[in-house]
Amino acid sequence: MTEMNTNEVSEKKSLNFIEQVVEKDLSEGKNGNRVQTRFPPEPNGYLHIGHAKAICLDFGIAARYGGVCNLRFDDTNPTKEDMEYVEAIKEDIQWLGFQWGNEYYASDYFQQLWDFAIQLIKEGKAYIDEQSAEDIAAQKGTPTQPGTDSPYRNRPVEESLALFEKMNTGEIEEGKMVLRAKIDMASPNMHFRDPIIYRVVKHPHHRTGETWKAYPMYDFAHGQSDFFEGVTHSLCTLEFVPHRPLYDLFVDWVKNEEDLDDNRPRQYEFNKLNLNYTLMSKRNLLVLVKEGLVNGWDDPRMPTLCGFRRRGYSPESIRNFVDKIGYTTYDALNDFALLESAVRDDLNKRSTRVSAVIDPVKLVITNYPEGQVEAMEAVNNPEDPNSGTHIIEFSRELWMEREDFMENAPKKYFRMTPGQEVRLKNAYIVKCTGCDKDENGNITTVYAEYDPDTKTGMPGSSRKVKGTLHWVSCNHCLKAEVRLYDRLWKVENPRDEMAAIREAKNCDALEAMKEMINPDSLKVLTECYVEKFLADAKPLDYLQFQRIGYFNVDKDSTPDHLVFNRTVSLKDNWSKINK
RNA sequence: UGGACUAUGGUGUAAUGGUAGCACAACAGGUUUUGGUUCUGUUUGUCCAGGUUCGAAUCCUGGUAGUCCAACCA
Repeated sequence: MTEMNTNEVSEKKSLNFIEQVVEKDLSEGKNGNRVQTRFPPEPNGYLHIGHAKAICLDFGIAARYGGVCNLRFDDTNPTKEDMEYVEAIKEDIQWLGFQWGNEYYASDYFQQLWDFAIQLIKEGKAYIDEQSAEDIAAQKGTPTQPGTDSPYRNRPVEESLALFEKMNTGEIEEGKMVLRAKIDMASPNMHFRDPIIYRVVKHPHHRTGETWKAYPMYDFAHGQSDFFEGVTHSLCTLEFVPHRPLYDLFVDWVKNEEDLDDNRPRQYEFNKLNLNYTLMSKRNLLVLVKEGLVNGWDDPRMPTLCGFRRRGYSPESIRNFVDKIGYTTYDALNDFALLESAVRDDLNKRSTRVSAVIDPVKLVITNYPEGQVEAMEAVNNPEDPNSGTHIIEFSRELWMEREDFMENAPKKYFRMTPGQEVRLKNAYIVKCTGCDKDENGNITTVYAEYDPDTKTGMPGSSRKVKGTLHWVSCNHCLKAEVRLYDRLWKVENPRDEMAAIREAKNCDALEAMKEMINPDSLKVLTECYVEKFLADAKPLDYLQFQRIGYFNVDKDSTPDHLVFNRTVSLKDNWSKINK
């Protein structure tokens, strides 16, 4: 067995079932003690967090066992694919923290696959069927009833050969004929009922252009591609379990007789990621984007990797989440709270603490000299002793959060209320003296007096005070826009709910989605104030707005118009008590 | 009147015939210049019925429930 990172192995208490398979294969010397995996996306959309689960496995297995993981684009359907997606997928994989060995394309094998198809025709294992899609479907039978043979099933080899050539020259229209593998129309496995392995597509391919008119189907491309590349463990999700016998059959047919039986790729299936309050399928995400229900693939409410990135999730937090949910063969529905706990856990360690007031009300320190300014020292990250400090200015007029003041407060309210002392973080202990209100009773200004002996660092500051509030100085802050995100869907299981709505109302996906969407999923606050220290913040800087949540700079942000996204709120025990 | 797969606290996941453990969530408390973090404690579980065994979450049989399969998608 190859050497591996023993640290990593000893830290982890148990192996998942894929790792157990790999270790067993290695111990038996299969595939020449080699481990090779692949991540095989179709470039027809952006990667989402479900793909992250597959990526972590494909790359993780290779890394753990000293093998390689290649990137292979499964680009056998030119109508849906685009180079835009190819580039985006590569960027997202690297952002997640992985690097592939080789970059492959299923389209690299079109010639080999074509030659192999011709070989099958010559061996009597494939034939051209000229029936309509409807007829072929009807003859397929149902899961409980066997299919019936196509009238073309036993046509002469020469005929099929000639027609197959025509399928690729453009002489044959789409849908007029297909190449089928001759297997078993009565098989209990529907995929064995003479599966279509080639069809005509007259749409230019994003890499091969107009070279081909006949394209292989997934089942005829995937296993063979794995075999051509030397993949040892072909990992995919559970819905491909019924394809496995076909995968094995085509690999059997394509591999050389003299190859040892264990020198071949094997497919293993794990459970894909389901997250509550999240719609994962690319098809539906595409509808959201195309219909403008969200602002693009990287809308921070999207479950895409670029969406999470823009939202402020770190790649580490996503990897940790994936590690926590594990790999099994049970179709689980994971709790979004676990993802949030993973991102909080990571951002707590790395984020820079800053002050920002997102729902401001003015606070005047009546006994603080007008015109005086003090530079207060603020710790960048209490979790990281090496993170240093930065300066925040204090003065007579400050902004504080509206919810941090109550004129008539309940007993457990530790914030600003007349007669009660609170600490202004990094500054002084102040005692609230009152407030001004407008004609509607809305608070316009809060008043307080400070105790000059309680400045942070002075002996007087050690006095016990229940509440500590954040603030920014009115004359030393920056105006900002803050975008607060909530879950995109109102319902816990949007996939099932959508199916139910569509059936009940006989409507399309878009209409069902509109019914399930959370109208409060985006709240834009335009009158926010942040400390000056944030003037130079950039996207992907991890920030904590103290007492509020984790934030980052949006890509829309400019020096004149700062925009921040809330990644996730801080845990909030007060709101629970408050209920 | 098909086939394949699956079933462990609220959620996810370990235990590979030998003490049902961990994480998240929830709850209670200590610490805290973030009602954050952290620390301590608590509640909650082997789908059902048989069988094999000294011993079953694990093996067998039969139920029940769920997922997937009838695209010229991947």
